[in-house]
Amino acid sequence: MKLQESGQMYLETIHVLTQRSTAVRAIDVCEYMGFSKPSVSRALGLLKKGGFVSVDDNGFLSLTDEGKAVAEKIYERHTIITKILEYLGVDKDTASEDACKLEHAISDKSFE
Amino acid sequence: MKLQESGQMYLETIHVLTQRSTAVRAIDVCEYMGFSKPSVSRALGLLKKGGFVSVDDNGFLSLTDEGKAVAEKIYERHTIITKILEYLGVDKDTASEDACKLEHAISDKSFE
DNA sequence: TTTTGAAGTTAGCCTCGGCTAACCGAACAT
DNA sequence: ATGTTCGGTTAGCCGAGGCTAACTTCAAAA
Repeated sequence: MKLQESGQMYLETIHVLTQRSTAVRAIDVCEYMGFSKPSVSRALGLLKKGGFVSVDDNGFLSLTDEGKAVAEKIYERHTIITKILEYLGVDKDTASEDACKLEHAISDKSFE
Repeated sequence: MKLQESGQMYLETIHVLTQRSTAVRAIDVCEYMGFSKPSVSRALGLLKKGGFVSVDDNGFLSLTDEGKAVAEKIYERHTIITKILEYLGVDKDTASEDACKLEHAISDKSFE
């Protein structure tokens, strides 16, 4: 199963939320991303089927090893690109916003 | 009419092709971008309706002032981002490929 | 016990932007 | 005069990824 940009965003979000609180539910993802419950429900269903996310009996989300690998990779790109842009004089908000788009577009080679 | 990323790509392509030959037709855009005739036909129709492109009686394409402004802006981003990546040690092909995606994602502020 | 509210799912709609199949019209060749 | 070929358009399909409306479930409150 090939991940689209949106799938990467969901994984990154779960990763971030997991660092902030012990239990992450679908509804938390909704609030964080600003998407509706059905949108998140479907997306999580696909990620679950793809083996990136697992859900326990209480509806708590966790990333599989594969999911975690993707999320960490994207998150690393995000923080580093943000720092680079800030270093170049871009304000914090714009830097983070742009990083969010660039993190998906840049190839492994260029990121190095 | 708000331009999507794909619209920007079409404008950039017409801009590039215009610099290479005197007359650019829809079919040339098809070949350059690797899209089918109907896809290009519809996209050009939208760009025409949006006032970015005009077509003369012979089917030759040209950019309006507004279209040219967009195309040149994107093209400038493309060439500069490519150069930056190459300067950083990325090979030419990857640099150009990545620039193609980054050019749409980056904000005006960060580009500065 | 009954009701209410929160979380999640199902069904189905919409836009974007590709695609194929099939058609139209003009130009050129036989 | 009759193909054939080339450029373009029309009609309609498909996947991705948002959305709303409406349901289910379950737990906590009245």
